[in-house]
Amino acid sequence: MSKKTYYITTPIYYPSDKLHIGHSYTTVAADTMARYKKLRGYDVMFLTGTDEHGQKIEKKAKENGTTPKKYVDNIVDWVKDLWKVMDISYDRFIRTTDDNHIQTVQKIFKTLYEKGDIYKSYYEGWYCTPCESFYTERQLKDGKCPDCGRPVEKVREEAYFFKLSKYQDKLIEYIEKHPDFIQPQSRQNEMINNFLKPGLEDLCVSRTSFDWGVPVEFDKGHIVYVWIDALSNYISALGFGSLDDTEYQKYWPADVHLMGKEIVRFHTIIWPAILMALDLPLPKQIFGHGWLVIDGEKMSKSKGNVVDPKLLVNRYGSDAIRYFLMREIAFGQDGNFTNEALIQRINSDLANDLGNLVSRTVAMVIKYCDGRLSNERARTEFDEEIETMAVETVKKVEDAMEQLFFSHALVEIWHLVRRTNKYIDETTPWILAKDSDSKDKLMNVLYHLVENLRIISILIEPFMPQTPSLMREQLGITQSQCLTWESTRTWGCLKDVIVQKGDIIFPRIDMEKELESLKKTQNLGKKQESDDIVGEEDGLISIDDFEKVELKVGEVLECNKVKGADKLLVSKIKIGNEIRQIVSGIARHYSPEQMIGKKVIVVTNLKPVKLRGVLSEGMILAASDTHDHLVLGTIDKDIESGSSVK
RNA sequence: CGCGGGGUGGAGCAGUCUGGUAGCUCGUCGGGCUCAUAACCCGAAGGUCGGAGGUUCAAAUCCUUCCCCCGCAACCA
Repeated sequence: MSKKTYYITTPIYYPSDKLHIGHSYTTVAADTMARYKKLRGYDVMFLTGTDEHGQKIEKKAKENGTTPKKYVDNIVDWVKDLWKVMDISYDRFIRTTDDNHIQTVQKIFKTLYEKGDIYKSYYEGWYCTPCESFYTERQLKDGKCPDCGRPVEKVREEAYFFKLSKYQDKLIEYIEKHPDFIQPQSRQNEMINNFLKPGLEDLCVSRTSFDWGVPVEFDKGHIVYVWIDALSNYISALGFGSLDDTEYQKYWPADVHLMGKEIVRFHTIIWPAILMALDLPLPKQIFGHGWLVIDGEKMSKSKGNVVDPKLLVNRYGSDAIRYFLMREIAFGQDGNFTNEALIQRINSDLANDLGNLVSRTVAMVIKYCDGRLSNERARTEFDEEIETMAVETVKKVEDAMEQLFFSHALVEIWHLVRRTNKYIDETTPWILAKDSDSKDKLMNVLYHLVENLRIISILIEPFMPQTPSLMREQLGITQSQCLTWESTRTWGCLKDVIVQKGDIIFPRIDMEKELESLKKTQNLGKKQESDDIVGEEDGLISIDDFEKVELKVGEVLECNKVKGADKLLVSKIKIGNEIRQIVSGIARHYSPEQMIGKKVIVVTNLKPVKLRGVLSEGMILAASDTHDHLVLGTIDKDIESGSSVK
């Protein structure tokens, strides 16, 4: 009998730059699931890769004075290294520059053309010459280039189109008949209401404006555009359309395509439509998870708040990062990523609860019975509860995993960890150890600890690939039949145990020091609360009240608009030998360029706040009247920055 | 009225589909223990589940309406 198969994918990432923690998030989730299914005995195919074509990469390569291929080769090496350090156990890594992928794409394109689902027409859009970029009507900002703000010109080029509109009704019908197809449910509503019901337009699937891509076989000069090129990776990676398509036959349709919510649309509309046009089965599920939000705001390069996963892995180890990502955020929803939360999780869940449980267990076995548990065991009144709980936890984890509720699974496992810690307090082994009459009870208690830890080590394996073996080494768990998922169902699998003291698995982290040093390396603002100051009374203050306000001269070094806020500017201000970031509501009166180099008066002891999500560590003084005039408060003659103002 | 997500004790979140004692982690306060990584265990305080209506024996959960925050609007997970 052949094993049941499980095919899971991440999107193929665009290697125009290094990847960030968000990419890691998707990939860790997929890896966790893949590992889980492997552990459950499935024949798993876990695919990830890179989407390497397109204008942006062509441009980036040019800027770097290299060829697109060399450029992406370089990034792809970096990406593969990232997955290595994060213990991503992908079975295949597809690159859209792979020969077999290119051939498959050409074949698919041609097939669709021959079937009449792709036809030649004209693409109309807007072109920004300095940026060398095309934009659609909707992308334009006030009719101008969204990137540089300069005027754009209308262009018309020959292009191939895919008859997306033809599949509209079939798609709606399919989605409605398969309620599990799009997960979570909320995304399904969005797709239907927002895109399918209003009507689909045919999709432009070729370009002539750049060369870096898969050429249309029968019409040189046309390059296959991203949709068909990138999406078909899910089947080209399995050899679809090649001489040997046994893997395609074996694994397709995919069990789940995993991705961030922003590309759910392409996977639930365009990709299924392409598959329908090819008469191929659709993937069983598209799961769109939420985003990692950094200190409350969306991660993006322009905000400069992208988190580098390698840095984190170097500092804390991949298991800790993987644990955090899977535990902290409810899969499917957006979740906050903060350094505090990360360290908090590491300290309380990994160090205090799990790591410490291992430590104290090992220490007791060594101290009370020379590291060896005998088989003479007498039960206690507390045993049954934790035995039952361990076995029940397995079931709960399985349920959660089936729904990709990773955080729920971990919550259940940690309930068991905590319960096991509690068991120690209930049974008080240190007291049992004092009386030789209770030796058998002691053995039994210690055995319960080791056995529960054995089960825990198996349950966490999909999430944390390294920790289980560290635990088992110390606990002396070697029997392979006690390391399978099935072995968690029967409590008491373990026979002989010889423990040995090892290194601390998860050392505690000093939160304050760590944040300080992280801040330096990551350049991330600390999370601050924004409390409103309650003002009151008759308006008169004493000299003491005035003394509370610390005013200093500062020099504006850098100044930028705050994205998404039309009144705010964010400035880097030098005050003495300190540099602070301050947000001010002066954007309608001063341009960032005007601000640079100005000496201004700054309130330096204001409680930091976040304005529009941007940290502001002070306030720039300005005068304003009731007619919407505003001028900066400044100094009469030049004086050193950092001078105090009274 | 573009679309979607969110608003639950001090913080972060689960629970909402399938109404029925408001749950988890952290923090705070008090206590216990000494095997352990100043860790672990117990107890307590703290919420009119954004506001207002409605349905129901019963609403965080269903319906109506309003307010606030965030994201998206043809490829940055």
